[in-house]
Amino acid sequence: MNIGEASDRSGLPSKTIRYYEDIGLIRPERGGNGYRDYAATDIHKLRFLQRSRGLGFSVEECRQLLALYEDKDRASADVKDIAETKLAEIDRKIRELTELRRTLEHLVHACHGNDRPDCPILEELSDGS
Amino acid sequence: MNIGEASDRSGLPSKTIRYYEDIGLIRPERGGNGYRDYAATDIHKLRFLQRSRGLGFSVEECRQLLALYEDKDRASADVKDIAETKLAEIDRKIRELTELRRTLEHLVHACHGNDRPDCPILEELSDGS
DNA sequence: CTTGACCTTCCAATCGCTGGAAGGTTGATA
DNA sequence: TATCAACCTTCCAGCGATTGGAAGGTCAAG
Repeated sequence: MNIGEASDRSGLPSKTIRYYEDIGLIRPERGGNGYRDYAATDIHKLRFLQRSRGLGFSVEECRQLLALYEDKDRASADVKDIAETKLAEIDRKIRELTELRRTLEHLVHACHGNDRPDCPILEELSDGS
Repeated sequence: MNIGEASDRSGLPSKTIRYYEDIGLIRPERGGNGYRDYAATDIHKLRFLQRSRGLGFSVEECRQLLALYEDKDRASADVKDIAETKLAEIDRKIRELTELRRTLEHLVHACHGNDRPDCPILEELSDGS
């Protein structure tokens, strides 16, 4: 499977897929013409990368998460440790985002959104009340 | 007021404050010694930037908000639009994050966490759970 | 056999800072 | 008065994670 189809199936731009190869996240086969040739497992990995990157994990974190797929010799306890650490990070991110959401929604709610110049959003941004 | 104090009062690093000047967000006076000299209104703007960046607005969005903030004739609807777009983005992120959390927690639960290499996390992830 | 849609590599730019070098200014102390 | 640390200045470089574009090779259809 060429990079274009891998892109379609994973939801990642070709550019990004090549970049992930540059930094050693995935290593597709090469055909006789030099084209990259993606297997089904590569697509799985790309999709996982797409999702976890979209959720704010750094590429280095994704590399660890990807190790969950790839490292068959790891003790399951080690895998569990990594997964639990990631889980705690996800929880923290959800909490932070939820807090952010609450603040913003409060601001949006307080604002009439009309033609008049007085705006509670700007007022709060400026004085931090 | 020198940049150090401006930094203390705004909560932004000096480096960042200089950067904001580079990209035209603020234009402090200069003293005879070449030092930047921040007025009270500058501090106000810096704090405004600090808060809105902290709420996840991009620098360009902050530029817009700041312009609206300075424009006495603005309509509050303009500000509300920006904030609502941001709110939708945050909602999307929270949804996605919650989904990944669910997946990862399921995997962590299924894993025995012992010394053996067989791990339900690896198995399930390779199926494209 | 030509077109156009693919694919390749490589180098440069983006965003929002952050670090560091090299040097000037200020204010307190020996 | 000299010195010293703690400021300040500019400039240049780099980060992470892409993204854009140039210059060129390959492939399938008409």
